[in-house]
Amino acid sequence: MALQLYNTMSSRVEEFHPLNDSEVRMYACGPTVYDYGHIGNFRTFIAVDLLRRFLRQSGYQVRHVMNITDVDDKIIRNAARDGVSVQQYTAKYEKAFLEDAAMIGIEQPTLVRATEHIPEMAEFVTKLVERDLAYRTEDGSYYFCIAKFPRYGKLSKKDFSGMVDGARVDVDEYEKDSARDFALWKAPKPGEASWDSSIGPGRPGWHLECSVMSMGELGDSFDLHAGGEDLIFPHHENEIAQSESLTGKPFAHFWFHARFLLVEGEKMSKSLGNFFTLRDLVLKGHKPSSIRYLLTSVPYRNQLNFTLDGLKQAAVSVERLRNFRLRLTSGNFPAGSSDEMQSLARETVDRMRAALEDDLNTAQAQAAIFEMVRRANAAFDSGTVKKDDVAPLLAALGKFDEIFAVLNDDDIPKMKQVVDWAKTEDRDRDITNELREAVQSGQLSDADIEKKIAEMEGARRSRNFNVSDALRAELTTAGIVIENTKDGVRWRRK
RNA sequence: GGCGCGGUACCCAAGUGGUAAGGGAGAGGUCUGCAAAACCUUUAUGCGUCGGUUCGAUUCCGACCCGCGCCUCCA
Repeated sequence: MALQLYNTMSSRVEEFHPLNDSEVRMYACGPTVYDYGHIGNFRTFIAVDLLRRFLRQSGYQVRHVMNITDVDDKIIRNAARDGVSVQQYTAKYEKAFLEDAAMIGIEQPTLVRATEHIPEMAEFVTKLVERDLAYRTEDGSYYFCIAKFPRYGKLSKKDFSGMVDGARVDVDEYEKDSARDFALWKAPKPGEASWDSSIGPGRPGWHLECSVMSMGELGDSFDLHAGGEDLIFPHHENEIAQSESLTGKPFAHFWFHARFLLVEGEKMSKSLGNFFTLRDLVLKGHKPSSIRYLLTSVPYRNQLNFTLDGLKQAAVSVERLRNFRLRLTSGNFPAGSSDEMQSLARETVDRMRAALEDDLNTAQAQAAIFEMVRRANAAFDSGTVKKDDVAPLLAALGKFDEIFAVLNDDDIPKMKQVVDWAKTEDRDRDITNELREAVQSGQLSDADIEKKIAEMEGARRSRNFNVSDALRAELTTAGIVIENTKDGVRWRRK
């Protein structure tokens, strides 16, 4: 069975096969770096990350390219407002974006920046003009002529056949031939930042960069192009128009779009007070792993209702998985193996694969792993897990985490970074007690903790429970959970 | 108005023409010096409403109600 994936172009689920046997070439529309990334941005990027990880787990080499839009109207305006150069302005937010992406477990794609590909873009425009697919207006801007691409609208299923051509719209401002024609290159207005190029000074239109850079990195035709659902029109439609009309070849074969999320049941917006950047959530004390888990728990094509309560629930779910792994790695088991556990591990791996092959049904994959956890825990309790069962169970958990990436317990150092950042940005006030407490368990070293535990165990052995309880309370306050099991003491950071 | 998606238990949420995954939360229990973890039992005769097709529908069709998205640069 191969991956069944929804293709926006055909509006149906199709079997995914790359154009080259073993290599998948995919391009994802990345962020415009004018501000900190919000939770909606990251839903899309995590969906793409999940796809990338699953393709790799399925045996493909993956070439994953993502653009950084480091020039657009908003950037130019904000940079001017702050009195800094465009480069200075975007560098800060690009860095923040990459830190955030790493924080929630997104593997870094090959990055391409718009401002580093100006010459290729100018060349692209020149070719379009030579073939009479684009035109220059009096102010020095360039537009793509939609009338020259009959299949315009094929991705978004829009019908433009009724459009009146040649009727000039917005004459004063744009001088476009048709209202739907889109800007390839924008001439600078007085005082605006601009780039010199073979087609004159200005800045690239948004759509142009993605066509030029994706084809530059991956070839005229490649496997998959991804982005948020809002990009279907006009962004991706325009990319298709300019790319395919120039090369005469199909552009991307699969179009992958992640659905927008809701926050607390409503569209995320600043005015509703439900607009969260990733950093806002960490400042509230939420772990990066909780955020990633919640964002992956609903399949990418379904609307996900992101709530703060859901984040708490996600934290407990992740903890359950981590506890299970700890139980596997720290327990003592009798020699041998049990058929039940061996087949449980096998079935779980199969179920997860089948779920993900079904258009990345992450909810089903999670159900499979939890089913395994429950049944294996029950077997632990009844003593039927054997030494040779540990490896396959751990391997199944490992397969899960190759995709979901929530088990690695590095939340605390990541949260510490956000604390440090908040201080440098004068946002000390926004550091909640929840975050302070969460970071606290990072203060004690492993050796310190083990020393305390040894003391505690000594007290317990001599049945000096007042002393042991005091030590336990002290460690609990410091964010350390101690568990006394029949196989000995086990501890973890909360 | 055009095109599209969804409404499933207290919350999040998957799914199927044949009788409702999973997680969280609550309740009861087992284990435990305490705690933690874990396990067991329990919580939708019900899947927006009303009709229709069918031996049988939450699943297909229709209407309606509600929510959401795109329709020129918001992931």
